[in-house]
Amino acid sequence: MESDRNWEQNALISELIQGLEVARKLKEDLSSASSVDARDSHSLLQRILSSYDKALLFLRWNESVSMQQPTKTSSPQSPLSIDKTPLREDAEEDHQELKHNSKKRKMMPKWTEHIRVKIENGVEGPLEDGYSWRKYGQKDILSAKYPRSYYRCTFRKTKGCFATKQVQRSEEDHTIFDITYRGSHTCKRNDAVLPPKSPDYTQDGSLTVKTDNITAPSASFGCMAQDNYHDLFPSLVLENDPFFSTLSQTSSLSANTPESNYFVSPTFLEHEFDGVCNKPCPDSELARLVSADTSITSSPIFDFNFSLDAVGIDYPNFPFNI
DNA sequence: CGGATTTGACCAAA
DNA sequence: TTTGGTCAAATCCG
Repeated sequence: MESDRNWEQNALISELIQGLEVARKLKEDLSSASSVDARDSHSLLQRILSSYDKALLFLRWNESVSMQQPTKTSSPQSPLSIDKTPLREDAEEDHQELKHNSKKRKMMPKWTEHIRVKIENGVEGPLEDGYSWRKYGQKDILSAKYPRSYYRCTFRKTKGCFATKQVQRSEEDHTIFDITYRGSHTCKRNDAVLPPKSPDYTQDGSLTVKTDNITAPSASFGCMAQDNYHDLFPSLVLENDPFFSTLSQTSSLSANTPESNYFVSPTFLEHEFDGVCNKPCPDSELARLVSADTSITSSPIFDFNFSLDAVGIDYPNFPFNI
């Protein structure tokens, strides 16, 4: 599970890099002769803050792991560890991982986005995050008015990608969906081929998924369809490094999708590393860290579109050597 | 016919 | 025991 470990480090570095890149962009904007939109500047600042908050979270997570895990031979506690919840379906394929660690799922990283879906003609627009998901369950939640839908990566079986997400309509605002992502995609980005699923939302708040109707992605936590991202958002691609390309793709989404029939309002993002922050990183501390993110403006910026998954992908030319 | 969704059942954590 | 998460058979759909 060396790759899991690398994921944390890469995620940390990638967040710092993203912060750096955005800071540079902000600097360029500020130093340019042209007038700078105050909203743009604010958005860039928020992205910088977000990146560093995430980086801090990773650092704190690593601290907690090192305290809980003195020996490397004990259970791998990476936030990206493969779900070891007993799975009948995958019992054969996951022979190396299914060692009945019931707490494994709690180690999966979890973060929440609030996606606002614009309603047109009484029908809610598609909610597409650029990844390929397969619905595997729906559940009525006791305290919630609308059912919660469960999705997993389409490539779970073929590529062993264990990323999942939960989608639930907000009670306060029907146009907002709480999407909780859990785990990271281990499949290669170009494994996901668009057109991916475009969930539509039925009147009762449950979800159905169609395979047509390609639209701009709203978020990037999942199996990214890289080619389409290039097609839709070709700007800001840095060099040929896939790592930086990923960063630039995600950071350019909002600027290139003003006409999108829906928009994303990342009203907040929660980072939750279940079970690993109990002692060294209490919830209150987490809340404090996240608070910067929660102040994200109404600006439809893809602030959180940087894919944590991206760093889980092998980057043979990764410029940093930890 | 193969892949995706639906949905009741099952399981485990709280 | 309750409840959320997942399984898997049935069903749908292109």
